[in-house]
Amino acid sequence: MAAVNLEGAMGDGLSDAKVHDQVYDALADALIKGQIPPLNPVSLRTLAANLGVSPMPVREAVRRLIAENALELQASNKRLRVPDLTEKRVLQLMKAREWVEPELAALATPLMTRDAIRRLRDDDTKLMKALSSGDVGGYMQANQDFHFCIYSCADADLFYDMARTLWLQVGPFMRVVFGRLGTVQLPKDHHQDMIAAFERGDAEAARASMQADVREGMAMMLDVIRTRAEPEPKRRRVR
Amino acid sequence: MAAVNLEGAMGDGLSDAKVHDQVYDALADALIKGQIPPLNPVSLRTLAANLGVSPMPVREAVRRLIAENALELQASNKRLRVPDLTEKRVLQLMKAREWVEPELAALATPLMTRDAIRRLRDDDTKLMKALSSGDVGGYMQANQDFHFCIYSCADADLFYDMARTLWLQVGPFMRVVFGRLGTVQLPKDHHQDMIAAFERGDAEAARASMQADVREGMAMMLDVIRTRAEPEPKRRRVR
DNA sequence: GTACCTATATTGTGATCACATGAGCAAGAG
DNA sequence: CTCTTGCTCATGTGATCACAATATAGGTAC
Repeated sequence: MAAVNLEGAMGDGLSDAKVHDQVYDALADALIKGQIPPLNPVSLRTLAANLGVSPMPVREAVRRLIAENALELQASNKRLRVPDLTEKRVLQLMKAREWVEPELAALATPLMTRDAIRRLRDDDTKLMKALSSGDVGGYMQANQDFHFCIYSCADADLFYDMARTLWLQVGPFMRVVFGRLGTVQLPKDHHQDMIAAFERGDAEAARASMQADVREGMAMMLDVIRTRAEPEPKRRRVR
Repeated sequence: MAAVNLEGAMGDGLSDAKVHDQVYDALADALIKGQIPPLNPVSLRTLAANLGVSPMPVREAVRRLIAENALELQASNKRLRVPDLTEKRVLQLMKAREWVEPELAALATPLMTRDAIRRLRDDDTKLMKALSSGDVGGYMQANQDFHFCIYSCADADLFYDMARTLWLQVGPFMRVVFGRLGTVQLPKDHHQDMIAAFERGDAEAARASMQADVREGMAMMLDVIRTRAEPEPKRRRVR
């Protein structure tokens, strides 16, 4: 139950990539897209069975995700699950994202190719379309593509990894946020401003737009976290 | 050969902590203290033998360290080693440290207990002593204790982990820096200013001192990286 | 001495087994 | 129906084995 559907998530077919890397990519992708809700239990053997591999590479992938705070081991020392977010932690994630991601946008500005900007427009179009049709999955995918297209242009591995790690932690809650608020109340997107800044080569404007974008998104999440019922008030059976 | 000495590094004796955690702590400690030089090869089985455990928990610990960029797998897809630092990467590490660590100092300021400040004074005393006696290991230990005493007071898990990860990447090069410059040319330490700021409860002053401290340390490292010979100019046998 | 080649040893990876521990569920007492 | 008690199953962890790929050592030809 609550079994995560990962079918097709792994790049089947010929590939010299290590199995544990494929497992990691599949899991990370599912987390970033919010396909695995917070507090959702995860089992090594179950995942291994779902992905058609032995538990071994799953262990390594999971160990990596734990190191990135994308998964956690319950204090009771057993049971793997997606971490919950406290208000304190959301505030830290917000601060961190408000630093790295604008930084990445600024670094990317002088390196933006015409082709990359075209891709940004494309992603933003898909985003607006998904938004108006209420397609949460499509929205998240387009938004992720938009942001990481920029970040990959920045040519800054360390910052890129930091951003990815942060998204990994925030991902499972994005779906919760949209479930609470719907896709309608999404913040005024600053993507157009960002694209314009890239075209002008105005790094500081890009930085500012990115910061506003991140801030508003995280503010929504913070609001949801604050106003939600206590996370699991001793819930009984769910039948 | 270049075998890392980890004897006694693992907390022997009774302990319910998982073995792979102990291995991780041992390795992370060795890396942060610069006991394992850059480009030093690391082998799963060798480490396992040195620590008296099976290769299994070592694999998990290493997987974690790879996720933190504290170890790397050579592009040839075999062989584990301590990563080298490029100038570009040092610049990113510097920027990142100049953001998180001052932030942690500012957050810690209102939470600093009298006892913690006393510990800071103690660490700084040890630091000065080690400095005047040319004890590199002692200096690095005292400096680490000083900084992380502050960071642990900040009550900000995410930032704390980020700082630790950054230190993990910088650690192996600190020893190189000291080997090049000696302990004499160490930057004017801003520790006294920081302690004073904590006592006044002046978060912004603490932030500024921390930033200066980090900046000067990383500037030294950057200088060493820039002026060193090419990293491994096709070195032949080492006999 | 130097360059090239072959054989051995060592590496990371994946699978499987064994084990202690805690979760989940069913049955029984009140 | 509620709470307790006991048992069964599933979980994470560690060890060991098997394997393909690579680096390294040793030898040979020049």
